[in-house]
Amino acid sequence: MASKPNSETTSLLFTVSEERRAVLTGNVEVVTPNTTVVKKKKWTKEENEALEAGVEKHGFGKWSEIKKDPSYADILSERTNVDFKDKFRNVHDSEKLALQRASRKEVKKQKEIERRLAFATAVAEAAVNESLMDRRITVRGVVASTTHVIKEIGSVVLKEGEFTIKCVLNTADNLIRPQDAKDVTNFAEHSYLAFQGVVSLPSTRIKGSMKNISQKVVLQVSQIYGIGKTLPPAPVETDTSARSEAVIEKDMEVGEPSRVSDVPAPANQKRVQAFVSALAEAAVSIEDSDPNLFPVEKVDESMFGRKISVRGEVASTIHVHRRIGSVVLKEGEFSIRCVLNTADDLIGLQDAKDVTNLAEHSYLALEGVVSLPDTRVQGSMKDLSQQVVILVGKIYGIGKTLPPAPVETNTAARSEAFVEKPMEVGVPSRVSDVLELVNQGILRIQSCAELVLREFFSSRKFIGMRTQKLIAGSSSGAPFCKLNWEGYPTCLAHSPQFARQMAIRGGSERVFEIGPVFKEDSISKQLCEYTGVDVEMRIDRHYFEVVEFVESLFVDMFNKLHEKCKEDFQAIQNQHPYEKLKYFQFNAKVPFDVGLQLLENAGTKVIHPLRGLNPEEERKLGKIVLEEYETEFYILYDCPSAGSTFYTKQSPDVHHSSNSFDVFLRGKKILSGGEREIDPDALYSRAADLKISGTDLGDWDSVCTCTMPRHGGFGVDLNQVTTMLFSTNDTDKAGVDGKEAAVKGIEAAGVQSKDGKDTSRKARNKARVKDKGK
DNA sequence: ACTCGGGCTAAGC
DNA sequence: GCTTAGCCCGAGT
Repeated sequence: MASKPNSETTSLLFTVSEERRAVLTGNVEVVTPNTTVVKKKKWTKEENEALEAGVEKHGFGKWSEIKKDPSYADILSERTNVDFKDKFRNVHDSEKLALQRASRKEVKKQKEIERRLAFATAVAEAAVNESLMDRRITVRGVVASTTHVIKEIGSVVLKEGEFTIKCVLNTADNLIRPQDAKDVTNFAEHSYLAFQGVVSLPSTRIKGSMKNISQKVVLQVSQIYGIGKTLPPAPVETDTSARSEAVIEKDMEVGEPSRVSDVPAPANQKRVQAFVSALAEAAVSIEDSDPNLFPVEKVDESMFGRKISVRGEVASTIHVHRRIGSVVLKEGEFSIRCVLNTADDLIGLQDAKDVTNLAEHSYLALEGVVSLPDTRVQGSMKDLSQQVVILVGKIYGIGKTLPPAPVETNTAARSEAFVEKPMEVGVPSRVSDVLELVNQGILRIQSCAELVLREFFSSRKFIGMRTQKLIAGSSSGAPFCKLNWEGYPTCLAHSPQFARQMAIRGGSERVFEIGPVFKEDSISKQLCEYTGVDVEMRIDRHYFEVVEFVESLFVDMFNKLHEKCKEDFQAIQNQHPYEKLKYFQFNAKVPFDVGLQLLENAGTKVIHPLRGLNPEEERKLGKIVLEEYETEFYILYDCPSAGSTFYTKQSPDVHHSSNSFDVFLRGKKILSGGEREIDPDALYSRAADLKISGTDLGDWDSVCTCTMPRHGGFGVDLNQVTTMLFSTNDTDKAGVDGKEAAVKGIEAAGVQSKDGKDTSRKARNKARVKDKGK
């Protein structure tokens, strides 16, 4: 176990108390008190009356006299005089006690807020608390609200993440010019600004809500900076492509919008949306002819006494013993216990015995009466549906019962410790695989992840879209590789960022895609396919918007997955023990140079600090952060220029830095993203610096010839992320089957370019190795 | 011996 | 899940 840091550890990164950390990481240690359990006895009416009479007779506070008084001694013998006093207090001072409780609660809440504040404020530029009193600092954030300049004073509340600070525009004391102050308070909400000023105490002169949690201090503003610029006017009239078919007398082309002028048309956006909602509504409800057939999931107490049928596979049986036995039927993740009661002649003895002798995984339908569980039925009552059981009357087999399994399913269920073989994470294909709870769990978690992401995107006004990956023709903007399909030249595209960028250009503020992505496997150097989540989004003021979005996206996904797929995680845990992911709910963002500092403090000299961290250093940093802060999820931002792609916008604020970020999970980089360069001059000059030319520029030529709004994005391998939630080491196993299939498919198609040269990555790598040899 | 103020938690809602 | 009330504790009167 990692050594616990001292409470109230102060560092570059966070200030967080032991208690708070425990809450954040869900790592609360349960201390079992070494005392016997005290049973509480309610005061009876007699006892109460005796106490009241005693107080009447002997006076308030004379508890021991009351205790001794023979007229009450019998009734009150179970209670001590301290009990008398407590009871009396409870009866007569209940209002006062309630008030006390309320105020204590308030204090607790306040303390919690203070802890949160302390925790958050130490992070980079968000650090604004009393310890900074009278210091000149700069903060930045989104304008949450403004009070206009009245009587020479006004204010702007800046919001960064969930934290806010009131920034005072004091024109009376000449801290800021009246016109500037007025201009600022006229800024639209959501503008991104930076203020420089002196931290001070709030003054009563500032009206408005003081409820913000950072209101213990305000910033007396003396400098104002705007961040980011607004979108230039569109180069193409968008009305033309928005015209209806009737007007243009031409069939509407249904395909991916690719021309800039295509994209803004509402028709295109509608189509994309329709596609996504069709995907979401693809769940089909299955009707069955038997009106009494119910999904196991739906059987509950409300159906008590009703005769119904359920069906499912046999999960476990209890043999008929003392004329009673049971079968647990499992349908999906739900199960119900079906009681075989031969004692009361509900079912024949022989039938009951036969059923309990069926192989597990046999598929059955059972008809019976919904009833409450009886203590006569032994065995675990922990199954989900154990509020009710079914008293079986009739038994139907469905299909053939399963022949004896060719592989013991228990083998597949065994943990690594037993089978001495690493867990394979992929699509279960053998029967024994799919029957396995762990594999079903993985499927469900991955499916749930996709759903949760779609919901999250949707709630943040993202448009889901699909881009083409397999494209006819000899060239696409950024081909991953070229292949030959039945003699026709074809391209397999990388994750086509271009299409998403064009959607952005068209006015979709934010787009995402969840779908197959092709890339070169870093280890085998072969083509692999994975489930990618790709995002491009408008940046209004600062690329930090993307960083914050990524953070909230992941935290939301982690939370929801752990909540919705509890059973699946447990099933995996049971067989492949892993440590639950530790992650913060917010503020897991670390500037790159702070990361360097942490490494250096721990005695690791980063080899090429200007090129970023190598995998070894990344792992070390992950370890440090985990040990010191107990989070395995964090984001490094303001990453070095040299490590970023040529199309990443370079940081205007930080020397040698780019507006990019890396997301780490369990010490491994799982995602890179950043703001895209939209200034053609900057792009070409940087490409030239990096010796990137011609086709390697891909679609960036096109991106740069139309005026793009500021935007940024990222892409991530979803399988990898979900897999890492329940694995601790190698995650490259995720999607193994997909990779194999893709590689085989490409080989079958014959990887050839127009001039007959093998242009596959594999071949190019071979060539590269050869060149090196020379 | 008792009060005051408050913490902990079983029990009840 | 949240509140109440029974039980307990330490410091002070």
